Amino acid sequence: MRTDELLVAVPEPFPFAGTVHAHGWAVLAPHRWRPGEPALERVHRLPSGDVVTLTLRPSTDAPSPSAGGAVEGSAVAVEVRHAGEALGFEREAAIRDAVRRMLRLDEDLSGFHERCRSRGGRWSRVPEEGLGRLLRSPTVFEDAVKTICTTNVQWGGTERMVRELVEACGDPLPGAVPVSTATRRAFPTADAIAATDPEAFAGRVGLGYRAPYVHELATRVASGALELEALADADLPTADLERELLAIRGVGAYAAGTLLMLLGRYDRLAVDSVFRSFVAERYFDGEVPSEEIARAVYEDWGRWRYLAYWFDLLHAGDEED
DNA sequence: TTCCAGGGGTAGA
DNA sequence: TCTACCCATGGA
Repeated sequence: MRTDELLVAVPEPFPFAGTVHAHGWAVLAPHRWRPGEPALERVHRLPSGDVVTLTLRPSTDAPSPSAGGAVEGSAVAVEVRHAGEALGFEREAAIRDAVRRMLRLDEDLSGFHERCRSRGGRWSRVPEEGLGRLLRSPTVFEDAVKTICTTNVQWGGTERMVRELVEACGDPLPGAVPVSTATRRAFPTADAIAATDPEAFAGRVGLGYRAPYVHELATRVASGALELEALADADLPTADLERELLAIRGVGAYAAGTLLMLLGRYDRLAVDSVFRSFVAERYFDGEVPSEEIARAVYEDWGRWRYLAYWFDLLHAGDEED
């Protein structure tokens, strides 16, 4: 086993924990969140098929120009544990691309920060600390599967389902012979899930009625019938993107809103039980308003509605404005 | 034991 | 478009 380290340039200020642990994705397999360091570990499958361990940590070392253009400023250090020879250009580039997507380093949140500044009070914290980036997966497929696993289930159930899915279908880290159930694995590819018999798949993962939805999604992606990854860079109005997401079986209004957020579109909300109870408690004295009235709370945030809701939720305990 | 979760699909109106 | 009913699973 060999260890290499890459530096990936990040905007400044960059709140590592506030980005990586901004929502639950940091604790879903194949991630491990280590708050004490802080560090995010991920078993990661490269396009070459190699399975490696990535450990992301905040770094104050200045990255070289080749690390992403910035000569000065903070960075994220990526420790790569892998088998075999030196990483080489292609594998290193693939890791950099994955980290940039996970941390949304190419997103421009200046408009959101400007809105927070103008609101003042506890909202000022968001631009001051550089908050607003929410961890996502390296692929839209992984985000879509995980989102389906958040529907109609408590968070502990989501953690269990994703863990079982990874254990059942993910490629193992090399070196563990024989491969045991304790072997850590990467997130399954669409090909791996599609290659599993649908009934056997349902039997091996406790996804309940969601199992056929995930299997169908994987089959469509593996066959090329659904080009899910193309949605990441699709130059489409949000409404068109939302329509494409709603066409996925297992994805309804809530899941489409969550996936739009993961795709960097924040003008929609994801109305679920957490949203309803939070808005009721914070703005309506505990009385649950109609969905229309609840949505209206964030209406004037325009293209930043989801982020406004999310950071309202996260910082609800801060001093009042 | 019952209820319901970070809902969604489907049939029938 | 809206409503009622069903859907697996497991934690509370």
